[in-house]
Amino acid sequence: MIPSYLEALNPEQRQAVLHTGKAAGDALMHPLLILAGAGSGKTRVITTKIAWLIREQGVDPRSILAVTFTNKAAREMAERARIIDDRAGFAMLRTFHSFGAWFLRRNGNLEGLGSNFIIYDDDDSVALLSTLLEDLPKAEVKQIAHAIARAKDYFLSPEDPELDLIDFHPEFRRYYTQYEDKLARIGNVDFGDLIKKPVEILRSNPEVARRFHDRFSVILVDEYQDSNIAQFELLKELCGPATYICVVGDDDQSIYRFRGAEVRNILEFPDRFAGADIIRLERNYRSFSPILDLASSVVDKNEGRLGKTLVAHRGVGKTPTLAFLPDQDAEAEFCAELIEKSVHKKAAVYSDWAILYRTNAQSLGFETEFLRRRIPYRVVGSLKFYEREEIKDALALLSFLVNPRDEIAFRRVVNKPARGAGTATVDRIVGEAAGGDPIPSGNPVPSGDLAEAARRIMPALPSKARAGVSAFFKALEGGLSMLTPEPPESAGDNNILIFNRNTVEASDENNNILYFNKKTAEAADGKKRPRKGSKREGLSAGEGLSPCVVRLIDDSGIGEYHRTHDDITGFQRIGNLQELANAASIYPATRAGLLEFLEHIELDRSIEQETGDEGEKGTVTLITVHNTKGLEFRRVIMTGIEQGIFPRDDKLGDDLEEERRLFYVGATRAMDELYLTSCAMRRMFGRTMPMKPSLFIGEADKNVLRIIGKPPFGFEGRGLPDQSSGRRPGVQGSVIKPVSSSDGRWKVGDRVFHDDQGYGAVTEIRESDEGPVIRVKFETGKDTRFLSLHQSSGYTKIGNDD
DNA sequence: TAGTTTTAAGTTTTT
DNA sequence: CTTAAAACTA
Repeated sequence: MIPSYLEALNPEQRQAVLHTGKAAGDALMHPLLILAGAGSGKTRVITTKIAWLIREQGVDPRSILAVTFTNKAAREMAERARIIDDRAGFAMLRTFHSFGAWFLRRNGNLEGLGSNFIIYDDDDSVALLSTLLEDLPKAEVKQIAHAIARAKDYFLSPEDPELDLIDFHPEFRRYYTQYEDKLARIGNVDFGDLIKKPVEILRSNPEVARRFHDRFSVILVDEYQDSNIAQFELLKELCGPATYICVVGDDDQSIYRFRGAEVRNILEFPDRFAGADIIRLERNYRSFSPILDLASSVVDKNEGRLGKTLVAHRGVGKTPTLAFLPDQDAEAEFCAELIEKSVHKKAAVYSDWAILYRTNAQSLGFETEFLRRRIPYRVVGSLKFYEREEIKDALALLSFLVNPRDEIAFRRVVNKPARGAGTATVDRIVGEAAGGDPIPSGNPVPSGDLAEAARRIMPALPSKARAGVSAFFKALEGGLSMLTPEPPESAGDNNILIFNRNTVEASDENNNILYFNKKTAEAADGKKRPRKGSKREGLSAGEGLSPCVVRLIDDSGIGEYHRTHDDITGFQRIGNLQELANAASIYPATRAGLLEFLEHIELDRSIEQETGDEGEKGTVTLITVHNTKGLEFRRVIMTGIEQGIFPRDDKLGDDLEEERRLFYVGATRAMDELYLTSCAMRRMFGRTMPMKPSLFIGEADKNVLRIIGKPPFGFEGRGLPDQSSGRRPGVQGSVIKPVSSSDGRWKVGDRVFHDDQGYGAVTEIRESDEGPVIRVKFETGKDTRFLSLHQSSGYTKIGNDD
């Protein structure tokens, strides 16, 4: 008797769902690796599996732990599993980091960590490190901070012999040690700690490990190819003898190596988890076959892969198109026209289209062109709301309120706006707080409290500095007064799941469920909240935690500082601060609520796109290839498929393989139609540079690629149609030539490119007072002279002789 | 100490 | 070109 929700699955999917890890005549648990190719329905498999385990296997939903990498994925998974069985809502569905934070709030005391820690992001880590390495240039400090983060990803401590593999700099060990010491003194953690510390606690406290083995009988991991070594270690520690572990992933979609992701985790899963079974999901329900064939033909050039063959369930469709274009302006036009035509013919709507690029900087050209043509678009991912200065300032105030030992937050805002408390004053306060004595681990002691320290040395400060410091703490007290006292143990380890944009559900350890409706919460204040750019002075307070945030921003002078500091961006900055305050309104006005708010911000920085002005035809999506993972679009244009851009020039070996996977991820987002564009030249950093077609174009199977346009020199001759007719006359501007043949000197026969005239050849060279003058015959028939302006490595630019 | 000018450099980034 | 950091000046 097969439940109806299983009937929708294909045989492999069903096999993956029905696998329980128990084999006949064998008491051991068999782990499961599901190799799920792009578009093979892996989310459906995971969610169905959760529901099936609860319904048919009698698994207690509370003993299921499902980890993902993004909050979005966690939300989607929870929603979809609950559609099949509502009890799935009791399962713990979290990101790795959110699980780690939850773990540490309850068990961090075993590592000398209080439960009120703040989570530092990468910028905070750099700021902390700069207080230790004051005389080093910022760029170097950043590099070291990055190396420390990678070390933690690889589960390496300062004393690890293998640390040299991350950074062989002789001082690195010392820097890492100092960083760890200071972080521990402050009592906060960074992202890496959220994974690394739980592993350490589980290892050194067997009774804690046993408790967790009892608690979770099933562990599911999504996007396993993006896990790092520390996360692998965490999974191993969480798995007891009776734990069933099932990981889902696709080695071809591992694209976060630069952040410590380790493809070998998935490649070597069967070796690391004994008795593992492997199930392949190779039926692709998303794309037509030529799209898959093209993507596969490129990623197939990788050596380190398990290898699989995707079969297109939808069959044969339109062949992908590669367009060679002269430059990025033509590229933007090409995309715009393609989109306009399809919408005009009613073959597609705007939201069917996505423009993919390798770097965020590439979005600008498309935005300009789309604005001009009134093509509606949205840019995904480039809004770095929480990285904005004003937001970081406000968050520093809030962080300091929660943890008065937070020197980093203190330094950031104590003298902002300028109150006469400069570095000299700050250093005195910090020195007083440090007191020379290391802080006994476990309990937050006043000796590290910066507020206490400031109070102590206040009388000794010069009057100006004293007034400034006093004003700062007065503002903090104002914020603190907006919080209501509460019994200390009421929050902190709640299991919070957000199921959709409007409903927030929180359940505590006893499964008492609390619902917050964001919309009602927002409406309850009865006031119209000012939107971005409001002319209103000051910020409006909503309910919940929001009045505290508003009070802090106002009293500290941070709001005034940003409003007056820059007329143009002032409005926007105030608007951003208002948005932050609004976001706080769904949290209770208590210390615990504040802590929850800050944790939420640190761990979920995805911002729901404002889609208010979206018409019925939707909007075109502009997005980096990285950001497309997990998404799909009917029509995709992958732009800038040029050497140096995609792949980047400096990519070799494993890094190059990752770029190939990135190409694979991008291409397999397309359901119906896929286009690639490659430019012969591109303006970069204000200069025009000649570009070569991407290595991947050479590697792609030309049987599934229709080529239009004219490739740059050296890449012609594949029987490609000519596109050079119809250029307008008149030779203004300049020509450039790639320096490939000679040392930069001109020779008769050299080939050049002109923005308007296209390609041409040098027919004559003579010397003038101002340098060499060349005569060029263009393919358009034009014959013109140019004066050489300047030369530099890689290209030569020639100005018009007029 | 605070603000201004000069110079240098320029991925991707779920948490 | 556009941004951030170092160097410089009031």
